[in-house]
Amino acid sequence: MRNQDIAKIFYEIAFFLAMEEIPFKPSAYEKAALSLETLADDAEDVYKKGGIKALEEIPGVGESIAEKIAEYLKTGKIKEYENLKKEMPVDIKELSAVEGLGPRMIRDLYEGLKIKNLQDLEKAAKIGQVRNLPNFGEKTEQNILQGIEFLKRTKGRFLLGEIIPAVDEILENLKSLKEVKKISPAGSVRRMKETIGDADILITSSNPKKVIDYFVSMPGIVKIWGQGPTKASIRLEKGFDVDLRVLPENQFGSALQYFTGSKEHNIALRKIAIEKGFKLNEYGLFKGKKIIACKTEEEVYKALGLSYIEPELRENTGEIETALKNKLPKIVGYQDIKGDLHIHSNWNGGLNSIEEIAEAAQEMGYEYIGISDHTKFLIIEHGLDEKRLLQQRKEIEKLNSRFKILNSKFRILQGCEANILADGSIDIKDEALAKLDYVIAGVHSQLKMGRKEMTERIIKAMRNLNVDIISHPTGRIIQRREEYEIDFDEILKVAKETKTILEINSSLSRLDLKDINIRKAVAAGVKMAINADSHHFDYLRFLNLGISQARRGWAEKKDIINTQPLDKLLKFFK
DNA sequence: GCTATGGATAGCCTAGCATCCCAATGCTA
Repeated sequence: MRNQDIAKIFYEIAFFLAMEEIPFKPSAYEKAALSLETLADDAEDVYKKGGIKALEEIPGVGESIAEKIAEYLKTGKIKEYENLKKEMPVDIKELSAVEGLGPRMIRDLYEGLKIKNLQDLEKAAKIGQVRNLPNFGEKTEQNILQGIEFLKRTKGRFLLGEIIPAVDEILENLKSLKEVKKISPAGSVRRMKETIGDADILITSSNPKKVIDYFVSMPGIVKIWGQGPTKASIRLEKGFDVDLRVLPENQFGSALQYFTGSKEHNIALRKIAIEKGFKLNEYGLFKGKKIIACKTEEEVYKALGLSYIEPELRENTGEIETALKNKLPKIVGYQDIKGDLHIHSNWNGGLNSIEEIAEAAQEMGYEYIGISDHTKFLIIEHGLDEKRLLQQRKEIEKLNSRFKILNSKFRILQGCEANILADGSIDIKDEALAKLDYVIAGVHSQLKMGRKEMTERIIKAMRNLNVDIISHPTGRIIQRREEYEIDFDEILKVAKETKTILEINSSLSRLDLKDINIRKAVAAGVKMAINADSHHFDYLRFLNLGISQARRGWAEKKDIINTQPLDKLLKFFK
């Protein structure tokens, strides 16, 4: 599947064209890129079957882009892209990752100071060259330096949501080998940390050599760091490393425990082992030379006097003490979600009709969904006004009555994602909000506010009797933007008081609330909803990332409102 | 450069905000 690679090139072409201020073309390329990213079929298959004409059937792909796809499939390159890169040899991915830097500024930095990458940029900003460029100033220079600092702190790590599909693909590939008996991801991937350094995979096999040889010859590998009789390490085209270990069958449990970590969790466990006169390592739990436990993780934890600890909890943040007392919560499961409440449809720039989304949701086994399109303040997203909300209601009612006729219990709720304006008011009239099944409200503008102001702004929204859920409550973008300045404890207090639900947004770069804040919310008795915030039904499945975040935050089924069937769910809304 | 409409051409691409420079530009949702 090379769709992602082609999409990436189109995104870069769009950026280059935007740098030259060419109108319309950038968005045409972006649209085609998005379309390829979410295309179920392999573009190569499409081309082989039906040629250029078939490629043109892909939404957003016309004659010219179809030819470029074909060119890439034939030659591995797109000439126009190569030329653009030659003309403006800048690292777009790196530079545009700095918050506040867009095409024009990156062009000006290159033309004025020959800045090609982050290193050049930091050097120039530090000696005060950037401020002297036209349209730049001291303030912008400061913002750039802060942006670079922020990037550095998170360097070399990848988003969980970027890694998981690649790891799943490798796991599936390895499973096809008959020499592979047990297989599992380990490390931070298994703990579902929000960012991942590299991926670890454990396998049991009686023929390690065969497994290793197969592993290092998989497609998509750009470098083999090392390859031995029981382990190998590779780098994928996507830029991250994967380590593989092959073990004998009976060591799987202790090895999985050891390699899942975290380091801090394991250190604490080993201390307990020593206190009990044991020794714990990747080969097992030992008393002297006698093996006490090694086959399964459960066995290892039990032998140490602990209840089983789910991988998502293993960060040495109290889980070991709690497990010693057998008091760990039964955290929410990956199959517990009954419906998704934050979904955008083509009514506001999403890609699918409500009907298509409902179909996809039913296939996923959901009992209900909530359509929550943007409202009018977000003009770029074609936000709905009061009148359009009413029209949408009619469409939803029509679909619901069809479900009733078909004797299906599946239902569509109508919500919206309204905007919390700077003064805390909502951009849709209360009468219109009251007609919806529920209301999500979120901050989408004026993100840089003082702590007191921003806290008051969100609190005012929570006190609105029509607002049920606050979307992405802290506004962070992983590796890119810090949370807003807010008094989160105060937010929790008012959420509890007003029975406002806080969202766990599963969008791969948000995961907002994050684990620590979820744990605080659980402790404060504030209810949460895990939502995908998807603009295309393919992304509904990313809800798993939100569930993992909830699990890392020790949330139980009862803390999450959309684990409940429809009749009980409705009771949570004001 | 794509799509829709009508067969070659129009339309797409907004609003608020910060910053820079004092009216305009670029970024972000």
